[in-house]
Amino acid sequence: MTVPRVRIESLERHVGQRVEIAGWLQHARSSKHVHFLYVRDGSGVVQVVVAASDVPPALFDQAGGLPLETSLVVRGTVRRHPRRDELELGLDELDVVSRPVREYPISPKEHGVDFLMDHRHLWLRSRRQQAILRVRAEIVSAIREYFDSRGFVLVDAPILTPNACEGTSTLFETDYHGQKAYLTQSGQLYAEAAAMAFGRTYCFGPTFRAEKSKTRRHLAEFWMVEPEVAFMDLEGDIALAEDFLTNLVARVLDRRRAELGVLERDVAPLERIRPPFVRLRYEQALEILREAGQPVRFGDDLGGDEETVLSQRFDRPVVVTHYPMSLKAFYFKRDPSDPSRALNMDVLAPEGYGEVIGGGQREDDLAALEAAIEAHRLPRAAFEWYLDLRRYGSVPHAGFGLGVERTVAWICGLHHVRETIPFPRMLHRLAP
RNA sequence: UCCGGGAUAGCUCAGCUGGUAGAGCGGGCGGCUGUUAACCGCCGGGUCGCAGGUUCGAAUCCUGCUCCCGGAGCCA
Repeated sequence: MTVPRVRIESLERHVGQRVEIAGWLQHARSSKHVHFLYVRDGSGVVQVVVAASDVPPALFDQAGGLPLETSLVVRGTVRRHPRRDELELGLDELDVVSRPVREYPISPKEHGVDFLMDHRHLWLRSRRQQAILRVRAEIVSAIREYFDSRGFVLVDAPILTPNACEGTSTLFETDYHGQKAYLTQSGQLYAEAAAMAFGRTYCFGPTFRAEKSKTRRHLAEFWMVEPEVAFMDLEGDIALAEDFLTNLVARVLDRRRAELGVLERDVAPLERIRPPFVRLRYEQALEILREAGQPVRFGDDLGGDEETVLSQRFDRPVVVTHYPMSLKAFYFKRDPSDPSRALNMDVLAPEGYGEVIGGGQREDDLAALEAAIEAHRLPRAAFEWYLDLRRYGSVPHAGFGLGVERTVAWICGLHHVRETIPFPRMLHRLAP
């Protein structure tokens, strides 16, 4: 007799029926006459009850002697828990698929971060990590849908590049058939080329930074989505960022509320996310920081502490604009009304999370861009192709980059970005 | 690279001013209960990060090294 294979998330449709569940033994409790097995199948966890009075003695003993993370197929009848508002399975048949060869390393008790990261490949099985990665998957899906449904064409940038895109960050160097090559730190310059072909584009992929950063907001390998739009100015860029970010948050609230519940994320601050965001010019941001007791001077960049102070001050994201040109990369367009300022914007997520978006309007004037490359002492030859974009039909254009892991950390309410990516790459971690 | 903290049982940790190691959890065995990170009893389990030094004697004090954690800088 065949029994329908059912995922735990859809058990509600099978109450009273006999079904089959395939999964892993997550936890177990035993007594003389009854075993409680907690079976996880990736869609949820269900309590499987094995009663001595209902099954043959051999099956009862087998069910009580299974180690954690045994993979198994169970069959039985779906019924309501006698005391709790949940479903359970009354087992009548059990197939062990594979029994662990030794004790499962992750016990239901406490573990340190380093131990868990060493066992990241197993840690992913835990309820909390599953919740985080489901939110991440939802955000990635929402990003693609947002741009795909608004006429943006996905044009991915290369990961191996011949030179430093911006000339600022430290890059990972690799050997490319005898030639030096670098792992990309940003797809932006390539996205600009794509924008001149398609008008609205975005690239979405991994990026790499070799700086020896060891903070809760840094990874050596992280994912970034970078929209780039022709005939768009800074104002349009900010409006796009506002609408985009609002959309992402709403999507997670709509579809991943249960996961946010697992993470004990207070959703009230997320429900307040809607345009318009708070706008601050660089000097206004400095003023607020000084009032808050931060010793910042004109010309200072805003570091982690400063971002935290600013983003804790408002209940909506903060957009900081018009930084001094000296702080920004060569490709930013200067503000025509004050050429010492860049037409740039950073979006700081609230609740102390800080920068999740950085972008702005690009320099579209050939002579100005040539001068900027020279002023930054960048190798001109490597940028000839980029200069071509200004030689042939240059137009005002703008874009930004959103860091996926920081966004996931913020929306999930996490303290550290390392849990927001399946297998983090950090200063002291290349494995598993 | 800088500042701070750390490395003791499978895991999380205790071990004060030197006298050759303990607890909880996990595991094994037994008991008990429609159990909820269940509970009770018993059991095994350690080159105290590495290398030197001081001392009758070092997990403990000193020096060097390695590795890790938190933060800074840099940035998404």
